[in-house]
Amino acid sequence: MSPLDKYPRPSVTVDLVIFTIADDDLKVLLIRRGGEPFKGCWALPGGFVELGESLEAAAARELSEEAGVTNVYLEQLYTFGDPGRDPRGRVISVSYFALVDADRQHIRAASDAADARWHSVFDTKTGGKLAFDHKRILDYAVWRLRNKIEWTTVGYELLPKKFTLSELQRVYEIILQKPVDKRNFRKKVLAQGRIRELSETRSDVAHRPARLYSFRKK
Amino acid sequence: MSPLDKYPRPSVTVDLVIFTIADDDLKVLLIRRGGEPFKGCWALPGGFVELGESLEAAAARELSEEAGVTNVYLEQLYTFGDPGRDPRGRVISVSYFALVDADRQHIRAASDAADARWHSVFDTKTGGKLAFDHKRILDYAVWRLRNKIEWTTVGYELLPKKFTLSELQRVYEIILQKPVDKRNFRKKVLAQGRIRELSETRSDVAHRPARLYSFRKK
DNA sequence: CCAAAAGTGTTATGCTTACACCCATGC
DNA sequence: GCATGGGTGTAAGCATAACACTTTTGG
Repeated sequence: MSPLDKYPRPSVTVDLVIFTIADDDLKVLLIRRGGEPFKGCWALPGGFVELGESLEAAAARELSEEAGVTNVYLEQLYTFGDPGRDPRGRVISVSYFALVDADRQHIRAASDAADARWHSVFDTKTGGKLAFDHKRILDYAVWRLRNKIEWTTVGYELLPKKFTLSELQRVYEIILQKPVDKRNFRKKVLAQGRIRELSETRSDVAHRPARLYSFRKK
Repeated sequence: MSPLDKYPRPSVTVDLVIFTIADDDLKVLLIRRGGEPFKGCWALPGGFVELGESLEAAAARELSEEAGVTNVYLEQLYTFGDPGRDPRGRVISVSYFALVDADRQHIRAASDAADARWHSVFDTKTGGKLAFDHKRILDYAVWRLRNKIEWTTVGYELLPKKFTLSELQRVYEIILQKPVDKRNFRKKVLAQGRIRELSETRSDVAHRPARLYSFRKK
């Protein structure tokens, strides 16, 4: 008898914290639960890991099913497994966080007609009554995003292919929830050498048109 | 029928990367496997998560059973769950890393008479034939330790309660595998304000005795 | 007095911060 | 010509990095 049969097996799910920037705010995709437990509550999208499917593949599948997006930034966050976190039984959740850029966020609601909506992360009402321990997962994801944006280029993943430096700066301000100095920001970003200046500008505005840039993946 | 019953359940284990400093080297605790698969190979200590036990509690239990230590630094690392990582079936491993200080490392071998030994992390032979995907887990743990030591105080967890600044510096040099400037190091460490100068010194040495310090947890 | 590690300051360099005005466009 | 956001440089402060000699002990 294999030891695999000697031990009780928990259920394993992946839960996703899917961020995007919209309406000048950091949003997270939540789904209203149709059944018990936590019926009617908002929850992070997620689902069971299938046999023969890697954890990352399960996360990507949920991302596609629930948010209708593929090929976005996706990173494992943390694994939550306290007994009692799901009243139905032992469920271990491997959480991921994803960043959806402005180009693709409209493809959402590809979801199975469920009530899926973007919620402001900073709206205290959002966190108030999330299902399970999803508030904790969300808080951790925000913390990680805030740290990571300071020393990596994940911030670019939230923008469309072509963007202005002001738009990029705004992403930082929204996530960090504090103003950023324009000149220092531009200096730092350009010095990094990870964006290419395009010849185009964002026209049709009632002021000087801004230069467009694109991100070069490494 | 609950959805928990509709989906196949994988086995879930915790695997531990237990570091210590000994013989002027960074060591990891490995256990020689007595049974198949990977019989005779070295592997990270670990075991199945029990029902009603949190992941962290499972890790702490394994730490106690396999290394004979309690109450040491313990942090979740990453969850590995590729199908095929265990030939016996679907096994998802939540990995943790632990830091055992020099005071307590001798309590090891409390293990069930199994062949448990400290191996040099930098010895290429160590990684060569680890069981499962444990090489990958170990590599990731080393990467994390190296990063974390630069901006946190985890380094102190590897030292006895009382230590000299030279000993602390040596921990950094061993982990980073590069020399550290003595004066700058002392300046930085003292400026952090996380260690207390003791009145004692490390005597009985054939040179000027070094002042002892202790770490103040926050 | 010799060997061996402990302990100690100063200067140069680069990075981060603070800060204010002119520019290009649409209306 | 006015309102609106786009775009630009410089100086100060701060943290990091480089570097060599004196001190204290045991033998």
